[in-house]
Amino acid sequence: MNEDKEIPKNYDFVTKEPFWQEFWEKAGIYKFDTESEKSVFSVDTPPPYVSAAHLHVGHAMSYSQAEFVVRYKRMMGFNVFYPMGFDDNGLPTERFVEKKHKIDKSKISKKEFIELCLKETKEGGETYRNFWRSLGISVDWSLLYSSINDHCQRTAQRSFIDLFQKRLIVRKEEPVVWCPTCQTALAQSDLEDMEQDTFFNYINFKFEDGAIAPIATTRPELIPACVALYTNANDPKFGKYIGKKAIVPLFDYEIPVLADENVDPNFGTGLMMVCTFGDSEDIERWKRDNLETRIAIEKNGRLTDIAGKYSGLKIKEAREQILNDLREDSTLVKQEPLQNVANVHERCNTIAEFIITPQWFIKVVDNKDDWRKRGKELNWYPKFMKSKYDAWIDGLKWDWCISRQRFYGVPFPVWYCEKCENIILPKDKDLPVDPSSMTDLVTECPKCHSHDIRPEVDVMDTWMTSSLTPLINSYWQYPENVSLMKKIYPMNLRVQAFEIIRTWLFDTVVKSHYHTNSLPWKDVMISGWGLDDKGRKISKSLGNFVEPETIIRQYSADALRYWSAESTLGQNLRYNEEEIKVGKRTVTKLWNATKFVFIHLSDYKFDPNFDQTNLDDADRWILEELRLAVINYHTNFDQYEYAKAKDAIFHFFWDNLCDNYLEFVKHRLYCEEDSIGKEAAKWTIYKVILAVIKLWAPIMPFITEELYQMFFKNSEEEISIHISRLPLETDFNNNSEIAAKFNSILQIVEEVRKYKASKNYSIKKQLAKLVVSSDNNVILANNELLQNVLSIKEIISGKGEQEINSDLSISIIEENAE
RNA sequence: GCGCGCUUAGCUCAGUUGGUUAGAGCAUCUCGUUUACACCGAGAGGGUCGGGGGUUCGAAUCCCUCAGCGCGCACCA
Repeated sequence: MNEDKEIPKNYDFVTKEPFWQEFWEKAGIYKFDTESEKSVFSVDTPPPYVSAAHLHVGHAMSYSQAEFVVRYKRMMGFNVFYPMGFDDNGLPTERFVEKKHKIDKSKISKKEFIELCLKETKEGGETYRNFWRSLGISVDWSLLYSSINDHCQRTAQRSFIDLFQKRLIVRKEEPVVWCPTCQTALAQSDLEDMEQDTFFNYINFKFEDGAIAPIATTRPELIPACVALYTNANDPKFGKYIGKKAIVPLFDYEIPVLADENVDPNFGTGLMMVCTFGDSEDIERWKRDNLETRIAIEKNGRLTDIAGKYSGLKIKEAREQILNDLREDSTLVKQEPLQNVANVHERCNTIAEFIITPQWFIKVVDNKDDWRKRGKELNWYPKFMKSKYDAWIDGLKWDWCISRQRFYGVPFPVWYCEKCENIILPKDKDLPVDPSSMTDLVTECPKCHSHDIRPEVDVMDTWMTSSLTPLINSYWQYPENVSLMKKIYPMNLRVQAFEIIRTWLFDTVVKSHYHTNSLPWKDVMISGWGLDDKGRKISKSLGNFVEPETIIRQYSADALRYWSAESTLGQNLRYNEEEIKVGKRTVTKLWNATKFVFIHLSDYKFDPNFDQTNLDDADRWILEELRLAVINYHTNFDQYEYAKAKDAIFHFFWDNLCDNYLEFVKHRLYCEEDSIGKEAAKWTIYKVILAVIKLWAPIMPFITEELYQMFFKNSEEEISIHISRLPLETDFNNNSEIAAKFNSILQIVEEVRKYKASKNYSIKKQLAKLVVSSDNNVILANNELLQNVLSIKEIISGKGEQEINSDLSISIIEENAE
């Protein structure tokens, strides 16, 4: 330590935390070393949508949890590759900008809109960056990427071209999920379930012979799109009509009555109306039976001309009017209230429709076995999260639609020949391209030499880019960066939360499998969510939003991180301000304990070769307890169980070190004259305190750096605690025998203390503490009770515990009897 | 409907392959503290481990079953 400086009474986190953050960045503590021969630990972290402009404590929690592991690995000697990115393209960003600026997509130019998006993402990026800094997230900022930058666009376009050439991407014109609000095609993974109250409407169609053909539907507005009725061949009432015709009410045209064994005679009326398209059942039959196509819904969610007088109405309006008209001529027989589940677009909660448009798809449905196999190869932490991945694969129905009819995203590197429909791709050296603005790049069809060239104007799904993060980070397909790719890919670890297993995790597995025929990473660590104090999801609309900045200002980033380390891996964590206070107390306690030690160690020079035979039992005991804590700590951190690792160090620090050992060594440290016993105490406490702050460092980086710099910098090698080595089991001798003996003595002393406390004796702190003298004899540090030393010595020498225990109690009672 | 997770002290949660009296933190109450720390120390009270059944010498832990909460997937004419 610096002798000329007084140790301040208190630790001022408000000034110290930003100070150390700046120090780390300036000193490049967290920089990935491309030249190093050390083992690499590479981490794939979620690039958040910058549209989530307001961060809450849940974000702080999940980023901290991942970062505990990163810091742990760094302090285990790995050359850590820990990048950060912003996902600043795609629909989430567009939705955010539209909402914030109240924009109608159809009333703004593409250019203006993109400029607004870029401006917002820049601001959002800054907010995020400041937030991560204040949380002490140890990112290598030189590795920062943003999904709209040239490198990411190039990689996304290379991905497209590679898949296109491998025939894994196809352009198909077929029914696709469509959002009428966002006016774009969607992927299956963009959909969410939403419960809604609706009606099951019983409506009478007619068979061609005039008999009534009752159907039941939740979507009467699709009557003009009706192309067939289906019934079960065994249906006693309607089976006989198979092969006959039926007549659609209001619109008065004929449709076939067809057979389908999947139609349940007992559901609804036993007659099923099939339209273009109400749901995936309709599509299945449309494909299988070559049904007519009657498109009743436009891309904007209004009815088409085919709907006659209802054309131009919105879906809900059309539904009401059609029901009214049916009611009038008694074709609507009854309405049953029904709760059903609709598929809605997760970004805007609009009910999705099926529209036939040409779109780009990545093949995924045909290769389910590959995805399952990859899922098995991956190490899941915790294991049970794999079931969500498997469930998603089982339920995959459609190939991944990657084209979006939007503005702000990575363009498709595609031109079309209007004459021969040839698809024209750019040269790799021209990437990234924007075909709609780079019209001179492709002017002639290489196949038919036509000059009638049309650029693709769609943009890619945002997951098309973010599914490439491991490849973006390792500069896949950059010949000049092959060595980096070799070093960090496949990555060691992916960290993410559970809700994007079906998107980010799955899509990334698909991409790496197709592009590199490997997994993108070896391990995946899935975190839960930070919830509010009542266990609800944190959101603005619920008014339960806790801003991490407020917490950091009040309790310190270390304290907030401490709370984040509470939850078992994969479990949700409720926001708990009391726990944050405990974190802050722990920071203070670390400060005070270390300060106390260094009051006595001001000129101390640690000698690693100190003769350990000079140690007291108490010294050996605390070193043994530390050794056990270290084992426990590593076992858990190696399994990414940061919470259990934290428990190990928490228990050791508060209970063993502060409450006991620091009391035991006091008499030696305060002792005026130098002795080998005093030296042993100094040696032990230096070693223990240094280990303790190192073990805390991954969880609480600021206070531990402060203490390291203040007291250890001169004698330790590394310029920051965060690149120093964590203590290992092998750093300690096995003192288990002496520790066991010592623990049994401790127990007896505890008994005495309990007894006295129960009798309401006024006992001094020191009296209640056990002290071990340098000659390995046990004494109580109170002269009046010195006679008890003999009793305790006898315990060690083999007398029965119970007996001595009661002797002790009795003698104390006598001592203090009034 | 199927799957996964959860249900343990007033609150938030630990309890590894079944093994002595089920733990921690917070909260409550009591006592203590001039000498690192009141952002402290010692102690007490508080639990039939969601209900029921089973396996076992022995179950919070394994099996069956029921219930509640959360999530995922599917169905959704």
